[in-house]
Amino acid sequence: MNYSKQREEILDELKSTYSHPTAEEIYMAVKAKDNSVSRSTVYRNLNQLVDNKIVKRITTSVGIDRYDYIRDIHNHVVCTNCGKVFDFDYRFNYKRIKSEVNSQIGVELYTAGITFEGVCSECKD
Amino acid sequence: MNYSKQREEILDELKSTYSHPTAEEIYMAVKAKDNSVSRSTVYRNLNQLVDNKIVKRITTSVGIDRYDYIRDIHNHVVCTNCGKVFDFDYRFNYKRIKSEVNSQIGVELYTAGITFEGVCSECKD
DNA sequence: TTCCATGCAAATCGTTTGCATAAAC
DNA sequence: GTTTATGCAAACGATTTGCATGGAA
Repeated sequence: MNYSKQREEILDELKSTYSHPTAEEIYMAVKAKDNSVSRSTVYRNLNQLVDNKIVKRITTSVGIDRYDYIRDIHNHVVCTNCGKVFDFDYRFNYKRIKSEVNSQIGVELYTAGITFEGVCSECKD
Repeated sequence: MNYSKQREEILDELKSTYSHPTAEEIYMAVKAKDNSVSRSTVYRNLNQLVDNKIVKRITTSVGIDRYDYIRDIHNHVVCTNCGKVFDFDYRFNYKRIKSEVNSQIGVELYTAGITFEGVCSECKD
């Protein structure tokens, strides 16, 4: 995978944070350093990074995708109210889950963690 | 929760299938029986049914939400290519996961199953 | 010079919303 | 009779795309 100047900037931004930023947040952060970058470049590169399993896309039911640089396998909890994403450690037997999914429905599981949904403490009434 | 004629039709449609239909598919099915129903009524009612935990929204990274009438707790696998949703049985210790999430990050987990992502056999190259 | 990435603006499309009417209780 | 839901059409907003230009090998 070749790296243009912009793709490096986008990936660097993702590597520098643990905050699961949205595409817009990444765009703003990159633009602060390289004012000429465009939104479509950010979206295009995010798609490629996700396709290449360098970055994980976290699709939230709030409607805005978030992105996470893949360092190690961990799980996510999405707040269905505000859309924030939290990290969550738990030892799932991924190997067994993968083989179960494969034998039950013939799907090749892609697993860089499991995503849960709930309501975070700030949004709890 | 009160039920208008249209809400009954929408819920009946969801109760009659195991195919995790999209809002558009539900709209078409209901329209076949009640030609005057509108798309916005379908969307509005789906939102209410989800808020009341009668129906589960399955948000897919393909961009179109799917809906599932909640009968019993089970898990889902979404094909990241075609967006289809498959059922998947596995005994997770939901109770323990819930209390772990709560103590680790203070989030009240809503769990009517876990959603995984992968590539289904039809989409595998 | 061939190929792929960029920036811009316009298009896409699933979903939401404002408003006047109609149904529900 | 008052509340709540409906249908329609217009608006929304995150993401994608077409196209001409620019950069890399």
